[in-house]
Order: sequence, then structure tokens, then C-alpha cells
Amino acid sequence: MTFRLFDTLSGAVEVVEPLNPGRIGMYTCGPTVHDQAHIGNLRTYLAEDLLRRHLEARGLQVTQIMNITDVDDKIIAKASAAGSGLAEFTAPFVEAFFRDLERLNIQPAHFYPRATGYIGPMIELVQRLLDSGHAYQSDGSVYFRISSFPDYGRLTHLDTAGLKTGASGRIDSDEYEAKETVRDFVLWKAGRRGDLAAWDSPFGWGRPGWHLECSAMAMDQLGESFDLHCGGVDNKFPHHENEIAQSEAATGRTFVKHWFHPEHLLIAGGKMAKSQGNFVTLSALMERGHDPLAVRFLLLTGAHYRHKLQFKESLLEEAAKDLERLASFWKRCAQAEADLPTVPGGPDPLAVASARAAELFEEALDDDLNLPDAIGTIFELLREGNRLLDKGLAGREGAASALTTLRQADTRLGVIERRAAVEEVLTSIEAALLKQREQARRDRDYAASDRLRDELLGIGIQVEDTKDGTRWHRV
RNA sequence: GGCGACUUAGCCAAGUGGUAAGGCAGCGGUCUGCAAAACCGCGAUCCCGGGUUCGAUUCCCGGAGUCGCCUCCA
Repeated sequence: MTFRLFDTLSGAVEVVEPLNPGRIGMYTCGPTVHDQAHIGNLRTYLAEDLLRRHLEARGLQVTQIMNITDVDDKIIAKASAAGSGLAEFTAPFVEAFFRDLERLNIQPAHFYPRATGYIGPMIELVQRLLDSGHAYQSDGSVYFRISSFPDYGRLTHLDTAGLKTGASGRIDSDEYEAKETVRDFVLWKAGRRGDLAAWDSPFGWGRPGWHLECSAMAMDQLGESFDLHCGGVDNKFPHHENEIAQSEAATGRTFVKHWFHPEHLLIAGGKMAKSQGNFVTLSALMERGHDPLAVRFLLLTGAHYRHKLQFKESLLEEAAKDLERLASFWKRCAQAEADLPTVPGGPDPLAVASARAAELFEEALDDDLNLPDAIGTIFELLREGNRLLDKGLAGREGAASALTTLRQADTRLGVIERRAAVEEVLTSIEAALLKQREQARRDRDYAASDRLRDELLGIGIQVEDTKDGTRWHRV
């Protein structure tokens, strides 16, 4: 079985074969730090995390780069409104971003280059494009000449002639007066010495255009040609199209082999976006008592990454229940592995079911990261495992094998072990109440026992009586 | 105006040319002092109309609805 991934460039599911044997260079478009990330942004980073984890699970050595865009028009506008410097303004958002990644158990990239740290290489790239005639200067700015790059539009399969200029309502019209044609995009924006964000360059004072940074940083870190470039669907055009144009025009080589574009998160039927004011942040959800791991689980398994996902808070509650079931099965298997004997005669049925589930799980992920499909096999194993354990038909080997399958799945899911490992400790008052209840049950004083159970539930402790004694967990 | 995606049980959502995974919710049951947890059982002919086919939810055409992109939004 090989790993196949949908590639935007070819428009088809393709076998992923590394340019360099055993290694993958992966560039992921990161945040523009003018505000906190919302969970729609985070969905993209989660899909990329899943992709990287799966590549690694298949034995590939991945180098992941994620940029931090710490200079752009919005940042400049907001920083100057706040009367602060660029770095001073962006620092808290950068911090918040990394905090979100950690809470969602997203593996950190190997390097997070910042736009402001790459002005030199960006200027060099602009110079190369000027020298080769792919760019021109006008009114102190430098623009990319799209007519010099015939392949323009290949990624999005757009016939640029048919585009309705300004249909998105996002064009700042006076920005276009200095261009040869409206399609051309800016590489270097004219500015003045002393501006909040301005650097000296051979083309005068100014600042880099947005598309430029990704090309410069990606090529610096991963080479002029690399395997994978990732970003939300809305970056396909124009951002990634422009990146291809400026990179390939400068180097004459293929910029990126495969393009990966996770779909949007919708809320109340529309795209979640800061400009719409309909966004939800991770910290807001946590303040309302949601577990960030439930957010991870929902955003990864709630729908295939290439499909839009409708966000509702009730789905988060469902996800939390799923997580609870998975974690308690994990703990049950760990316990059973320690306690149970080997099942006599023949193979352990749970071991057989576990091996099969692992196989199906990998097949589904190999098929364009179909985690929503893959998770189904895990729940089937969970049901079968509980059934066999309930009936005493599974033994040590089966439990161990189920745990192995869960562990293996969790290298991609990234939620079960973390959830299961949440150390649940009782306060002395809670412990005392539990103890009293145990005694009441031994005395068969069920009225007292039930009263104590209600009391414990009231303070968030769910009590369960089993054959092997009383268990509890927080709700 | 151009391009594209989607429409599957109350909700979320996989999937296949031969009558449809999984999760949540609901109902009934086993277990339990009672609960909880766990397990067992119960639910959809896949937006509508036409076509291709022995047979379509799955392919083609048309329609309806929803959503996305169309120059600095993940």
C-alpha cells in the first residue's frame, strides 16, 4: 500500500514519492499575526499536522517550515493605531498562536521563519526577477509581470481572462494605477524612510509584498524545488499562484511538487472569517469549558479535510464524549494487559480484531488521509474489544494488541493517550465523600449512598460501581 | 458574469455500478441494590427529473438548493 494524496496541481490523487529518498520538505503557510487565530485557521494547521504525522508514520523524515507573517498592511494599520512598534504589537499574537498549537497537540514545525527576518533574501529575489525581465519598477514599487509567465493559472486551473476583476470587492483601486495590467502583483511596495515598516533596497525604501516572503523563505529552507506546499484553500488564488510564478520565473525550476489545500470551516452556513465577525477562538471555547483535545478531534475527524465542515458547539460536546470513550477503552486495555492471563487455546480473538483494525485504519489514511473513515474502524474495535472483555473471551495478548493498535492510531489522532493520561486526583474533601459512600454501600445504606453520589456528581465527580469496585471520573 | 465544490437517517459524516461505515441523540433490553459505564437489538432506498445499464445513491444530462474562489482571507 502506498500513500496517496490529492494534489491541487494535478487535480487528482497522486502517489507521494519524495524528491529525495526518505525525506520530505514541507512548507506550510502560517499565520499573519495581527490578531488571535480562530478555529477555522486552526483547522488548516490540524490538517497539516495530520499530513506530517502520517508521512512520519510511514517512515519518512519530514522537514516542516511554517512562516510567521509579522509585517503586512493590517499589522501596520493596527500597530500604528495602537501607537506601538511592529514587534511590540505582534509579539502577543505570536505567543497566543504557539499556545494554541500546543493545546491542540500540533507538532511544532522545525523552523518558523519571520518575514521581518527575511528582508535580505526577499530583496535578492526581487532583483533576480528585475534582472530577468519578469518584474518592473513603477512609482517606487516593483511589480511582477504576469504576461512574462505563460504558465500562470496552472494551479487553480483558472482562465485568467474570464476573471471578473474586483469581484471579491477586495481590491484597493489606487494600488493598481501604477501597474501595466491589473493582474500584475506587487513584489515590493514603495514606502518612506521612517515608516513603521520600511527597509532600504536597491529599488528604494519600502516593504515586501505578501507573496514574496513565502517564496524566499521556502527556497532558503527547503531548496528551489521541494515536495509539499500547504495552505488553506483561499490561498490557492492568488497567493500560491503568485508564489509559483515568482519562484519559477526566478529559478527556471519547478517550485513545488505537490500542493495540499484543506477546506474551510463554516459556521452558521458561512465561512468563518475575522472580516465576517463570526469567528470562534480556541481560548473562547476553553473559557466555556471545552477541552482543546475535543476541538482537535472534531476538526480532524468531523469531516474529510477536503470537505467543508460545519461548526457547531454541540458537535464539540459529542467529540468530548467520543474522546472519553476512547480514553476509557485505552485505560481498560492497559489494565487488562496487566491483570489478565493468556487466553487458553488458539489465537486471542481481540488480537485478531486489533490487527485487522490497524490494517483498515492505515488503508483509510493512505487513501488521501481519510480519517473520518479510519476512525470508524477504531470505534468498531472499541465495541468488539469491550464485548470480548465483558465476556471474558479476551486475554493479555488481545489487550496488548488492542493497545498497540490504539497507540499506532494515536500517532496520527494525537488525542487518546493525552486524554487518558490526564491525571485525575481527588481533593481531600472529594476523597472523604467517596470513602463515606463506600462505607454506606458496605452498610447497605443505599439512601445515604445515593445521596453522596448526587453530591459528588454535583461537584463534578461521576461515580461508577463495578464488580471490581468503585470507579470515578470527572465530568 | 466566470470557475469550482457540496446535497446520504433528528444531527455530524464515510462509502460503493448490485439495495449504505462510524459517531451523537432517541427507543427497548442485559448487567446493577438503584444508577452510571459497557454490551445487545431497533432507524435511511442516498435533493428532484430524465438518460446509459440486466441493475445507479454511485456514471451522463438538466433542474433546485447551499457554499467557496475570482488579486494581499487558513
